[in-house]
Amino acid sequence: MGRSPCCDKVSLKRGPWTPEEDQKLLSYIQEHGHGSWRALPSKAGLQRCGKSCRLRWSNYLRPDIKRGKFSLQEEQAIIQLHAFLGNRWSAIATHLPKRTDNEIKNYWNTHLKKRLTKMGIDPMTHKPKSHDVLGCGQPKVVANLSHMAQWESARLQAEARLVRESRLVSHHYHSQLLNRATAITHPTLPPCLDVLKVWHGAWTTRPGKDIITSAMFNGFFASNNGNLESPTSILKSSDNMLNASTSVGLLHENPFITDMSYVGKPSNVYEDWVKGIMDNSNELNKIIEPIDSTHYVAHDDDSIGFPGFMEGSTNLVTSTVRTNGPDDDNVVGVFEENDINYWRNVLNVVNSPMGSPVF
DNA sequence: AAGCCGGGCAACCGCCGTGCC
DNA sequence: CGGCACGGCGGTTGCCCGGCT
Repeated sequence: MGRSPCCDKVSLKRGPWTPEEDQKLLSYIQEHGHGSWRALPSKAGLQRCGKSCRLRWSNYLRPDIKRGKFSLQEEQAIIQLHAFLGNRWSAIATHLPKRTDNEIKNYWNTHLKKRLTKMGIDPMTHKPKSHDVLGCGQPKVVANLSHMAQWESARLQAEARLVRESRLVSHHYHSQLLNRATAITHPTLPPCLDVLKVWHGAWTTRPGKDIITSAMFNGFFASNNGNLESPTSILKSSDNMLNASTSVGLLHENPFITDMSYVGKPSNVYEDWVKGIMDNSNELNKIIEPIDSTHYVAHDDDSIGFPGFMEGSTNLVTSTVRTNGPDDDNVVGVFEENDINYWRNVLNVVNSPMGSPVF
């Protein structure tokens, strides 16, 4: 009943590629494009299955691949994106120019995971392994479960929508932009998960479009206190949590929805945000300010880290911490000490010299 | 010098979603 | 509507190589 294998495993070559095979594949694709992968091997004179050719091309031969050691910025991005996206290597890879998902996956499994483990941080949850140290009580765990569930729900909806849109956008996007001369900035949308589309999806699918749950902040900051799963794996158990009540905070109107002049802007903003991760991770400390012994407030300062992500989200009140935010137009959220410390730890880890006691 | 062991990574496997017929 | 082809994805395997005994 299962599918037939993609190739005749008896007659086709497997294992490491030879330079001659690489050359055949490379020159064929450069001349003809890959076309149908299944048909490619015979046309290119290769005794390989199409799948093997595709993998060899996408993981090794593609001209836009950077090989070699990962930079500190890339490590930071991987850790932060993994906290945000889970084991979704292809999504992570879209934010690391010239790196393949396979390479990132290998690097995570062989380097970063071990480093986080040695730090006492669970590489899957991105939380400290000792829950007792956190002092997280049961109600807080439950609250965050529901927050994460809502975040995950919104994210999945938005991703599904993005996939659908991506198929339409090549046909419609250019004409749409032509009709909106005020907003032409990018010829294409990012070919990947777009966090702002997640927000968009959450806003547009909830009854009140100007309401956002604190789960979104908690999701972004991976603040799933306690023994929770990663944003990806929590999907398995989220169904029964979706009806859990979640306190919400009021937002200003979402400009991406109400102001059509923002057409095209989300991709810019998100790219800026990713660039912010890559370039300005250490700036996190600059936008976090303690308000008492255990709570912190985040300011929305466009001039520093995580640019744009907080746009349209002023005066958010995060229910898990307090009911009133500071009287500051730039305040976008209040976070718990554990979250702030977690991110500081992560950033310290990736910024530590390899010979530091951490390792 | 030889054998063992573990780390790193390229490649493979199997499942899934989508589009086409 | 169902089956199939195809591409994409994440998990896993197995080989290679360097370090250690």
